[in-house]
Amino acid sequence: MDERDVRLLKAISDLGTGSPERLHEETDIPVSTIHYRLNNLRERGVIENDLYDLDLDELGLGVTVVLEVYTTYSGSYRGVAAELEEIEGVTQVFFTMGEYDFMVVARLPNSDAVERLITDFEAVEEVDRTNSTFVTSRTKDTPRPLQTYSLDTLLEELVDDGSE
Amino acid sequence: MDERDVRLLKAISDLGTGSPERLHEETDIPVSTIHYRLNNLRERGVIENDLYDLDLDELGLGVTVVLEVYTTYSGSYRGVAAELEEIEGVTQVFFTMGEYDFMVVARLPNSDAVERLITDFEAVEEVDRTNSTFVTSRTKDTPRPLQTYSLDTLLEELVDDGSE
DNA sequence: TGTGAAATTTAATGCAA
DNA sequence: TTGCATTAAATTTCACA
Repeated sequence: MDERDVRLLKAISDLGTGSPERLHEETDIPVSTIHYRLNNLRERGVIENDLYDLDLDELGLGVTVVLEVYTTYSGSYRGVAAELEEIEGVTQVFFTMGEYDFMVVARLPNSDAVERLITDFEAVEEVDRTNSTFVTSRTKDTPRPLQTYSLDTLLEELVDDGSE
Repeated sequence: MDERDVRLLKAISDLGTGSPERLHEETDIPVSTIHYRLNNLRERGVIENDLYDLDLDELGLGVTVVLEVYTTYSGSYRGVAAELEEIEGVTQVFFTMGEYDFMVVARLPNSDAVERLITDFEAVEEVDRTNSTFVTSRTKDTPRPLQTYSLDTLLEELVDDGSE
């Protein structure tokens, strides 16, 4: 994984496209080389499919941490949420009405980064306390929810017939 | 959202490709119609970008539940994990060494489905107890971890120089 | 390894029915 | 919605740096 690979993958994420032409505009890497690089990344297993899903372990973001965040905010939770979202590595911020206020998932390069992450969280004014859990193994971690359903269930649940 | 839309989106998830030709083979929907449908889905905001990321609310899987799962298993946790992964709606299963054994995220069509989900969990032999938290708002929920990092941080963390 | 140019295959669009 | 013709993009190949 060198600088060009990283720039390329970052561009795909930011632009939300795999178009070689667009990626060229963004990164200045020649179209021909973009093909060459993406093929290598695919062979190495960093890119998983045509949809550019990434293998976090191969990529170098294989460390996952789950945090329960306890806060004190006045008015709306949106402001706190916005601050939590900005912290590097945070991929999911769920506001709940349960025991804690937010459930956060972060993707990190290594264990050292966990410390930095906690510090970033504690630095947010409204955050009272965080309870972090280190993920030993991401047994399942798919960005494609439809995969987890059978076609029959999906047809039943998602198709709008007159019943609702 | 009719049956064809659902079949199409399901095929994209299962095949891991957006290739009209491949989708046609899988669904028997004419290539021309696949274009037509995908454009509509994009306009309606169900599909978010060229990478076919989905808007869960538009799609009809906007209900998210987080479960802490307490288990008693003999030997490896892999067996239990495999069972949890099979439950419909489950997108993430994290094994931890924390207070609970597994942290699970599920995507559901509506509140009714939550009840079914809990039942499915309790039905797993090794599961002692589950603590489920209903997500009020998915403030952030991205399948693209690189977006959350600045390019500088990524270059620092992901590029293999001689330092490790 | 990386890149450009040409050749080939695929995908996207426009339009008629 | 679909087929067909047209246009545009993406992919592969290959020579050469």
